[in-house]
Amino acid sequence: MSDFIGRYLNKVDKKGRVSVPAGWRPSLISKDFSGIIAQSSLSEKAIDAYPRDYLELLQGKLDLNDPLLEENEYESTVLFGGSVLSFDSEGRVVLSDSLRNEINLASEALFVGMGRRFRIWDPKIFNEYLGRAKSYMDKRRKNKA
Amino acid sequence: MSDFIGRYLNKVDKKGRVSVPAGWRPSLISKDFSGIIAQSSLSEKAIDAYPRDYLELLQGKLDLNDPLLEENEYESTVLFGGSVLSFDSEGRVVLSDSLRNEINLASEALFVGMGRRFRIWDPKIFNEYLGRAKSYMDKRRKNKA
DNA sequence: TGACGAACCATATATTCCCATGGTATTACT
DNA sequence: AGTAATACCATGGGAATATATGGTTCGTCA
Repeated sequence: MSDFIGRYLNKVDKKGRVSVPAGWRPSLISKDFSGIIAQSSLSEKAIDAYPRDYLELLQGKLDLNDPLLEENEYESTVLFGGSVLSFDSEGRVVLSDSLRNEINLASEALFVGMGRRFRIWDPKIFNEYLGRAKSYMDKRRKNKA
Repeated sequence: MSDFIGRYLNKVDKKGRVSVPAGWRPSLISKDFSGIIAQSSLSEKAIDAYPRDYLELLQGKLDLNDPLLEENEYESTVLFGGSVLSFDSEGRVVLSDSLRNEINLASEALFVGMGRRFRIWDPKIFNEYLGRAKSYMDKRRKNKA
C-alpha cells in the first residue's frame, strides 16, 4: 500500500546520477521495467515520481473513455508524457539537465515519500515548502479546535 | 499495456528523417509492418501516431456502430486515412514536407508518449499545449479533492 | 537522365555497464 | 560490553555499448 515512506538525502554526481533509496527499489520494479516515471510537479518546484505500475492502473481507467475526447488527451499527455528514468545496475537514475533545472536542483537530491508516490526536491526548496506546510497545518488545527 | 511513455527530443535532418525513440520501436513492430501510422491531429498542431495494431483496436470499436452514420464515415476516413511511415534500417521514419508543414515542425521533433499512442510536436508548440494541459489538470485536481 | 526514395555506411554522442572505494550499520564472537 | 568481522549501500570513474545523426551510394520510376 504505502510503498514510499521516509526522507533520504543523496548526492547527485556530475553525470546527474542519484541513488534511489534502496528500500524503495522493490516497489519500482515491475515485469518489464525497473525505474521511475517522473515529471515536474504541477504545483511545486519538485519532481513527481511514481512506479510504472501506477500508470497501468491509470491506463485501465482511460481505456473506458473515448480516446478522442480532449480531456483524455490532456490527461494522457501529462501522465504519460513525463520522463522515463530507468535504474542502472547500482540502482541509480540520471536526472536530465532539464529536469534538474526545472526544480533548481543543486548537488543533493532529497527523496520524500508520499505513500504511493514520492517527490524529489532540492533540500533548500523543500525546507521552504515544509515551513508553509507546517503553518498551514497549524492554522487548520486552531480553527478546528 | 502502456507502450508509449516519456518524452524524447530528436533532430530532423534535411531529408526529413527522425529517429523514433529506440525504446518504443519494439511496440511498433508487428508481423507484417514495422513503423508508425501517422496523421495530423484533429485538435492540435501535432502529429498523431500509433502502432499498426492500434488500428485493429479502433476497428473493433467502430464495428459496434452503424457504418452508414455520417459520423462513423468521418471517423473511418480520418483514422484509416493516415500516412504509413515505415522504419529505415536505423529505426528512423521520414516526415514528409506536408506533414511537417501542417504542424510547423522546425529542426527538432519532440516525441510525447500518451500510453497507447504518441504525438510528435515542435517543441515550442508543445510547451504551449503543456501549459493548457497542466492548468486543466490543476483545476481538476482541486475540484476532486 | 534527373529526381526521388530507399538502403548502406561511418561517426559522434549519449547511455549503460562494470569495477573500485569508503562509509555505516548490523551481526557475530569472546 | 567491547571489538572484530560482515553485509549493505552510496558514490565515483572509466570502459564498453547503444543510439542518434549525417552523408554517400544505389536503384527505381517518371
